[in-house]
Amino acid sequence: MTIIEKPADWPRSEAEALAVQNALRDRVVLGEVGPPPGTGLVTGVDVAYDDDRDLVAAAAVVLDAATLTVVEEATAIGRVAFPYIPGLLAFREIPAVLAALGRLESGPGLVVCDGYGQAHPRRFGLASHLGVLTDLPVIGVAKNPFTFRYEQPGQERGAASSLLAEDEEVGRALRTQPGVKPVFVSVGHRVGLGQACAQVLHLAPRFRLPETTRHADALCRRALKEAVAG
DNA sequence: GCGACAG
DNA sequence: ATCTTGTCGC
Repeated sequence: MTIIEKPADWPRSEAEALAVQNALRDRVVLGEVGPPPGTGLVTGVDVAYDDDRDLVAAAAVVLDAATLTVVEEATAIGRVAFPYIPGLLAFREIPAVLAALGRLESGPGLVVCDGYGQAHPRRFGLASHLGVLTDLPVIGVAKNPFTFRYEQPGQERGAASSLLAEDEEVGRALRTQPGVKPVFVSVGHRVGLGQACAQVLHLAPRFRLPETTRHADALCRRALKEAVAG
């Protein structure tokens, strides 16, 4: 376990956070294809909250991409760094996520986070922000379409449709299991959208959500409970 | 002004 | 995200 240090210059208001997003958004790299599915390491990150106690717990779980088995886990505990404001989720989650990632001995490889990257009002969601700060390949997988439009993808596993902001494809609704609600994939940093969807499909052979987020979700909840108990 | 709104 | 029991099903 490690204690989260919120950066001293972390925004303290909505206006400051918006300014940070505008300052960092053009550092996102969108021209790379990214790592192919089934090779190297893939790391899931997630965060759980206890707002009453002002506590946050983050987890990073590294999987072998070929076998989807866990090779390393790390957690971090700290104070909530920012309120939840739609469009500013990154400021709430990133200090905790960076602390957990920093505890890993493995290089994380591809990072999979909850939420969005390009599918964001200013094209700079959590996955993009985390990518810019770490320069790692990062993708975002969300359970809800946020404010974006999409056509229902086909019922078969692997079917996908565009997530649209006006005319721009900012992500994809991807069916990871037949007849089950799709997940919403978008690019964060140094990964193409097609490759991001291929990665997510590979990471979700049995359940709707990728194994990375399932493991990370379970671990950060466990870490939060232990922090409250102890 | 009011509702919608990733986690 | 979180509040929350049992219950149906593989």
